[in-house]
Amino acid sequence: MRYADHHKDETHKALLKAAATVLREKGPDRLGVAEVMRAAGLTHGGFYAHFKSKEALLTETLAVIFAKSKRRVHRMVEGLPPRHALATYIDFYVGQAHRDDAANGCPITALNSDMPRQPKKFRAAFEAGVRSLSDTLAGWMREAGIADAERLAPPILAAMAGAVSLSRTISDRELSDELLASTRTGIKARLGLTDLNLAGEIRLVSSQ
Amino acid sequence: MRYADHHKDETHKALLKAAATVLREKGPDRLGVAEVMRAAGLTHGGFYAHFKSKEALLTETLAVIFAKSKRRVHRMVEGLPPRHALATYIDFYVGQAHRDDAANGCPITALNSDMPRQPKKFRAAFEAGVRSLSDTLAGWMREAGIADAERLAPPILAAMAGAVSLSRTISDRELSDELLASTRTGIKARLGLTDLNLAGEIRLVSSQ
DNA sequence: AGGATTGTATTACGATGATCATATAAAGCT
DNA sequence: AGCTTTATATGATCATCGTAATACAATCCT
Repeated sequence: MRYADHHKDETHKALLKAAATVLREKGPDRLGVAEVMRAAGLTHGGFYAHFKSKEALLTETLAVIFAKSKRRVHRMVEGLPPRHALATYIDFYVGQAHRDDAANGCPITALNSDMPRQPKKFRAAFEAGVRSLSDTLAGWMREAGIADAERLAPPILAAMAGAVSLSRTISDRELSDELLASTRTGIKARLGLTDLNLAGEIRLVSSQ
Repeated sequence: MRYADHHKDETHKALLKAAATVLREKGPDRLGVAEVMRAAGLTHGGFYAHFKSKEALLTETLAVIFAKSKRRVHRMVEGLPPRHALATYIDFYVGQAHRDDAANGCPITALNSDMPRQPKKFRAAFEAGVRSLSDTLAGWMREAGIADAERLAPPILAAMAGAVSLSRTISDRELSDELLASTRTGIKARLGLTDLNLAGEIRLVSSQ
């Protein structure tokens, strides 16, 4: 049947939204075209009216995820001085809520070790997201007067993502919590943010 | 046909060895039973005479990899004082050679983000390996007189693994190298190892 | 030497998954 | 009202993969 003019656009967005969750939950290999269609209330056949391939879906999905993440980050630290922005973001990123919600979290933590095995375009989308996030961190660090911000941002991001990834594979809850806490304090110490006490200051921002 | 008595054991080991490479190259989902058999010069049919399932192969393979890694690590730092052992291992782990040889490298860097999606037994084998490596690091740190060694080791390991993983997804070689270098100096600084200059001291140890 | 044993090959089955051709039915236009 | 358009459904194809049953042939043992 024919649908109203805007239906295709809406379906396209719905597919991306469904894929965004599934991609981070199951990874690119275990995400199935049929599953994404089903999640949007459709059957698998029509998929290729929306995306020319599974790879195209994955690539577009990743771009959407990173873009949405970026907006969320900026809302989270809006109006905060750079040092507070840094500390706030670190506490969020290396936090239990993020660990426990991979489906809505940062793709770096959910997909990092998959990337070397993925097709070029998909990897490129990932890399663009990594760079953008790293640049955001570097910007805050520079504004906060931290030396060598550009050089320091990537290892810091890697340390944060590594900790969250590892915390998800550790089944001992207490050990996992401690890994996160210890990573937060370690990184904030390295950035000279130990004087900040953000307890109660962390803003909850809707994941939309 | 019937083979000499020891043939089955040898084949079993050959399968594990083949799987050890493929697992880290392609990940658990893209590793195929037939591919592993082919790598050992056999056809896929006989697989279930050696392993009761693909999962069993993966679990056993991971245990073998971690055990071999452990032996290699101890050979690498044999006889070194703890601070040198730490610095040596950090330089190796967060190094270009390790980044460029995922197939023979640490499974944490190659498989971390796959783990939350894997079956329990496989995950357990991974976790045991992580714990063992973390304990080794903590041991060196304690002997080196570093405070809070047990609490510090997991975040350090996570930071190292995160950096190596991320360095593999960054296509810009220079940026990738810099991420590694910057991670090494950052971690060694945190552990108070900046006075050590190991240039030329790093021992090359065969990957066997 | 000859029969029992056994590691591997052959072959097949069933499931899953990506992709695509065709059908359908309702919306929009004339 | 009827014709055209088009987003989605149906159904099929082809490949891959995990698993398993059966066949075979050479070694080991008696």
